[in-house]
Amino acid sequence: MPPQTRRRSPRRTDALTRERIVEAAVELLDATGAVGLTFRTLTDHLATGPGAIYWHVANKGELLEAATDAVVGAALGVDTSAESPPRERIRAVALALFDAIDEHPWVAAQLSAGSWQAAAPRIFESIGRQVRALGVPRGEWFTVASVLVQYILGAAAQNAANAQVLGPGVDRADALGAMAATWEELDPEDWPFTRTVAGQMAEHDDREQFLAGIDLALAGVDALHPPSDGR
Amino acid sequence: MPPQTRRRSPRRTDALTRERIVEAAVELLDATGAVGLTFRTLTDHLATGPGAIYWHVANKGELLEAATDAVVGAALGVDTSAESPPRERIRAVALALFDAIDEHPWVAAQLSAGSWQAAAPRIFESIGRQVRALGVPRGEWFTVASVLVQYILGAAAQNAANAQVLGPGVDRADALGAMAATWEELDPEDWPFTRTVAGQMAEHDDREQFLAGIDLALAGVDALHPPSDGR
DNA sequence: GACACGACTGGAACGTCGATCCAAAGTGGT
DNA sequence: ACCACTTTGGATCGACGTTCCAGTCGTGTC
Repeated sequence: MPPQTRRRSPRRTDALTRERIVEAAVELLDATGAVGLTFRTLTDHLATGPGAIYWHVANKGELLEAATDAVVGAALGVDTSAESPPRERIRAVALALFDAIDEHPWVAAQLSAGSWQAAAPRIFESIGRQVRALGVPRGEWFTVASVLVQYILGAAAQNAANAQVLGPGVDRADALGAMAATWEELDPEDWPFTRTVAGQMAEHDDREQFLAGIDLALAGVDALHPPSDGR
Repeated sequence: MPPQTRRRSPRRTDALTRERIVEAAVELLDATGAVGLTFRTLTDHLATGPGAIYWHVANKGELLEAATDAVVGAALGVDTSAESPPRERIRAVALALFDAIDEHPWVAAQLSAGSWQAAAPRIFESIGRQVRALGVPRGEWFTVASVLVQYILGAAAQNAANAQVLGPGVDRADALGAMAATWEELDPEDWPFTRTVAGQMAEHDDREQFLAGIDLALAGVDALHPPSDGR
């Protein structure tokens, strides 16, 4: 058999870069969710082969990390309202992260897994500065900032998970109503609390409740560390 | 070619049940992490084939859901200290969940993903009863309970993620010290806060900090909803 | 202007995964 | 002794992440 030179499609003229790959990955993740990003769909989308992608990116984990970092960076970047009181800036940063994760639900699972390492310091710094400005005593800076970041990421992750199990086609109010109806039919003996708050769950607004949690935490900070004692 | 009857290993005498499968799945998940549970390792562990497992379980997602439910149920089941003040019982439930997720880190990723649906009502009910006992006004029951559950699961998930990226062989104090050293060398211009609290991070205790977060949230509840106004 | 060399590309192939299929083996009723 | 139903596990499938490598382009050198 002759050495059979392989037929090849013409080489691309526009260079493939790491940024373009990450950008395409974010697009695919947004469009089809975490399971929608495969090297097959990615090579189709970029009209290339796996080898080209592996030249710029070590593996899929690194690609997901870079995609997560891009989204988190963009969300934290809009925080340019330099002259607001620290409470307002904490709320603003928290809401920006919440909205970013709501818009890119795959980020939540990623932050819970590995890429925490890359994005966490940026979030931590952003929140921490405001914690310091709140007048929290030095010894509590790390604890208070950690608690806030944990709540923000935890609440955003669960909100994203809730939205994702519903699927994109389902109306949120309908699904909430159906779940509330299920809760109302629980045995009052075993589920006295859940049954009672079914109605409140059906009517709640996710963003409002998230902000209520931030306010609750900030009220706790005020109560445990009054602005006078550490300034 | 003759019809070739297939050689088969003798059929098992002890019946395979859904519980035994879930139990084996939890063992494998604990021993080798989330990536360690495959239908190959599971069939080897149970000395069977995939068909036998699929007879009792619809798919891998359902298996993970059942495993998560088993762990969460066991953690909530020990909450039998009926006669403590509500604050103490909230702390006890929160710590039980924190420890369970610390011991079974794969539960965190699972709760952030889909099985939230199955385990959440149990957690919600357990926390919610104590929220009611705290004297929170009716209209705030759902919000306060949600915030607490979101913080508990979020903090536990991030703690588990941190422990998992380290790997089982690495000493926690060493890894924390190394990360702290990295943080101390950050540019003070860009990372004033993170750099300053590097030392605090190196010395912090995960469980203590988690409880500090619970106390912060409970202080916030007291401040925003004093026990007098809703009792 | 030829030539070589390194950067970059993409098609083919590999091993493993979740899942399905189905012949065989057990079980219980008549 | 027979049959219908339940349960099992080996073979197999398509899709995934990843690796391999023949090939192509751009650029510097003489």
